[in-house]
Amino acid sequence: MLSNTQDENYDPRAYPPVAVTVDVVALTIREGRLCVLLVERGEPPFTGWRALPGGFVREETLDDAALRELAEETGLRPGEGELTRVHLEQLGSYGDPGRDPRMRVVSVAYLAFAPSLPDPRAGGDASGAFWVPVDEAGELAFDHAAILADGLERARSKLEYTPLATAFVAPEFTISELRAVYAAVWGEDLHAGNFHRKVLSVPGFVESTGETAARGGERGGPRARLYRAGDAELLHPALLRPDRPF
Amino acid sequence: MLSNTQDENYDPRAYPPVAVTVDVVALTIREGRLCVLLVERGEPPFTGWRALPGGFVREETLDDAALRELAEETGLRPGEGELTRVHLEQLGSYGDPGRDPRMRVVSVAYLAFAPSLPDPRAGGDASGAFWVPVDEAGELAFDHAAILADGLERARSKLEYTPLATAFVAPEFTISELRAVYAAVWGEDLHAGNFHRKVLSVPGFVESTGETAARGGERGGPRARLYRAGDAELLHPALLRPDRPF
DNA sequence: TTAATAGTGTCTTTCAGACAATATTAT
DNA sequence: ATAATATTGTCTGAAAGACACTATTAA
Repeated sequence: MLSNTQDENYDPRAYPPVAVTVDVVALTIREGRLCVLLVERGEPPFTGWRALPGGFVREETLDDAALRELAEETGLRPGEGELTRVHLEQLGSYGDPGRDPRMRVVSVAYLAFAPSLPDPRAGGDASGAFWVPVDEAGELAFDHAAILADGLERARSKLEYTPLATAFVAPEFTISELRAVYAAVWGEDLHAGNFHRKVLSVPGFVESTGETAARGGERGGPRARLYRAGDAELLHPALLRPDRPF
Repeated sequence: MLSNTQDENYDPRAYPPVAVTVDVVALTIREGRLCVLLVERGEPPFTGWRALPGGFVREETLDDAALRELAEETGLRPGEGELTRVHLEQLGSYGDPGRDPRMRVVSVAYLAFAPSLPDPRAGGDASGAFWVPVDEAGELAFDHAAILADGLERARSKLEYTPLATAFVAPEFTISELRAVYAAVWGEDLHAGNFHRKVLSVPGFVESTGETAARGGERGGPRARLYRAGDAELLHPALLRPDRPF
């Protein structure tokens, strides 16, 4: 059996060529629905299919590659404007032989949480990207449906123990807006009163601005207080999803 | 700005060559201490340094590559004997330019939880692998110290909400042995009485064998009951670490 | 006999969730 | 006026953690 020490002797170039790409599961909330950024492929394989935005890694870190791909597809510039508020984290790598019929491709998937971004089509650039409600994503090219499913589960889980829900809303927000994020991502409504008290009771989750929303809700109600994201990186105690089957 | 759709037109072979490796953070518990499997490098770069076991990916899935590397270094065969009880999960990918001075290398790191395995040296194979207590790992080649740190944090976190601690002990175990796993991984003792009641109260964490250990503890005490791993995949409620600073 | 360990009982505090009540605002 | 919403209050049950106690066994 070949030991690792000997294995390292091999010239890497002697191995079959491998390509490394990044694919991004970019999530946002539009009109109360959780949406993912997709592109329509114009080239084989999977011509005409929808796919996650992504591309080959260049002379850059993997994180930078993901941010670059996201910027290209949204038409925004990395590090500018709304994109500075995007949260990016690595989701996992997908490298089954045959997942790309052209050659061996290992894809490093990223998960992005974004506040409501402008429609990519509006940018004037002929980008083929668009936001689609996650439950209408349908079949995707390559193994992207599995990557999307993993990203959704990660997002749902992260809302439980991190304050990342604040990445989906404007810099100043009401508790109700925050609750709408949880409802959209988890796919179920939460009790308004208990949610309110819970959010305020977790240290560092939100901090008051002292201000009040300009007007009440669409269909009535008092004007809500405004909050900013706090400085906590973890929610303690966590905000667990309502009972799932165990 | 180049859109993704056009980007896909490029011939992948036109990009600078990239190699893909797997590196494994294999953890076990020996004599009450959490240990990691390391190798001593015999080739440049980092000749003589300790490193995580790993190697280039072949015509196989990433998971299979990790299992193969682990089998090679431990001298065991994948899918046989104790290795069948090893839990393997993907940890993340590391691909900063320059992390390997030879060329661009993207490494997919895996985390392995193993019951106490035989010493690799005892296998007769001239493997350079050995178990080292994690707090004595010291400096490692490449960015492996960072990978190890990420693996340790993942392991500590996973003990909270999954029954993976059972992967570190024999198929039949006592509650005290399970508590020793938590103590070794978390680095702090747990209250015996509360831990005992907690483990038994979580549905599906452990199930009784009806048997009793052959003898009591080393320094006295009654003979403990024996348990098997249950069928739960998640612990609910979770077994959280004692208060950390928030 | 002595000390260590397994397992159980009890109490306090915290927290999740159900439910109710009140005040404020759009229509 | 009416209905919807924000916010707070109260209650119940689950669960964590501190502490104490008994029974059993190795040395």
